[in-house]
Amino acid sequence: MPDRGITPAVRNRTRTATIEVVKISEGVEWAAHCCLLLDWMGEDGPVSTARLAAGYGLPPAYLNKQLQPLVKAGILTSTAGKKGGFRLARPLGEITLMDVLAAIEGPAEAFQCAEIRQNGVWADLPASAFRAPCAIDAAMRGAELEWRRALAAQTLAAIQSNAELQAPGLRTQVQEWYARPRQ
Amino acid sequence: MPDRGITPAVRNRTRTATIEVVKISEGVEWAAHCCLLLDWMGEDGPVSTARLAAGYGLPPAYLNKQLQPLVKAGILTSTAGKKGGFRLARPLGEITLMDVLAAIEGPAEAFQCAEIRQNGVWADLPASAFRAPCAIDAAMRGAELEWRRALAAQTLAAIQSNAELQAPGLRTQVQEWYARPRQ
DNA sequence: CCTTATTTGGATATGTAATATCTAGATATG
DNA sequence: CATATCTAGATATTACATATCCAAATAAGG
Ligand code: SF4
Ligand code: SF4
Repeated sequence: MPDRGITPAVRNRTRTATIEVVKISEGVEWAAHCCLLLDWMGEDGPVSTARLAAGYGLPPAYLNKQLQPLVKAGILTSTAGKKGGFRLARPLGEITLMDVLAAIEGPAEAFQCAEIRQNGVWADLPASAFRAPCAIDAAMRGAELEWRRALAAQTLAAIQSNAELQAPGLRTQVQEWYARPRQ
Repeated sequence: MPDRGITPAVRNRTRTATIEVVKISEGVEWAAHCCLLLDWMGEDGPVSTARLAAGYGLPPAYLNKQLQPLVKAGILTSTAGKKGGFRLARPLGEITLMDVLAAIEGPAEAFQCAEIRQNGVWADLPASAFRAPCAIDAAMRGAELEWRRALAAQTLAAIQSNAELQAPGLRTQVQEWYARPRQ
């Protein structure tokens, strides 16, 4: 490409930044639901992965993998051994959606600046030019902050009461389903 | 797993929902930067993919792929043929970060409810129970709305003026870099 | 003490989407 | 006509979410 002055430097660009993205995985949804179930079922002892998975038709092995970060984050407690399982570490009113999301997705932000401004044109600029965070990055972070604030304002208790409002008798229905043996 | 009453139904769960996630890809960052460049360089005709890519050390072929949705979204205009390239379709003040993100990522939301509540325990519930949107879904959507609102409030013009504040003389520096021929 | 049911951690497999390149066709310049 | 560009599609590559499996530790019950 011998345009007037375009170096095909392109290929040796340094991948300055880390992984670019954060997605909201199914795990977040599973985790939130499991917390609600645990609140309903947790009164008589811990609930095993198998029971939780059956309640939503989820793959047990993978669900177990998703629950473990919740334990690490202090949202659940686990007990090993026969009759073991998971419990809520604190009441639903003290668990926010942000807690769940942060536990599973990690603290990374959705927008990760790759600092592409340090390549090409800007490569010649002195390092001082990059002390200040990029304007795009700042705007993205600001927006994401709003999102996190909103998630942090939502406790699972509020969500549960919403759900029970919409479908009265849900709680007993769930408890009966679990009590009823199935082959 | 013959627990007291756990069917390993698990495997035939219906993958009710679509793809789960939306990530913020590099394309968004590239696109935003390119719009800024186009504003600085676009006065004397359209700018080709090659020039834009060189400016940030990006892979030209892929950058071109990313620019095309911007054209479709009406953020850029393109002209084919020799001396062709891309232009801003409207001033930076009328392009928000949300516009760019929506053009590249599509309109999908980051959190997509997989309706796992319709499996397992809930499978027996009447369809009427699912008319109302799930409480978790609603909370997630609300938070995401905040995020979109914040992004929609940020025009590229504001970002550009921020950048110029932080690094005065950026504009002329860029224009000189592009004027200077490189082998 | 032995068996069973569980969590934990690691290894590994699978599938899908982002990233990247390539080619052929259309369009414009001169 | 030769060149430079955009467009569209096919394809390759890579990263990551999803999913399964296994070995080890832990506890309960006979
Ligand atoms: S725009 Fe901001 S985020 Fe994107 S590369 Fe430049 S500095 Fe990083
Ligand atoms: S919690 Fe809400 S979002 Fe998640 S599956 Fe149930 S309904 Fe869908």
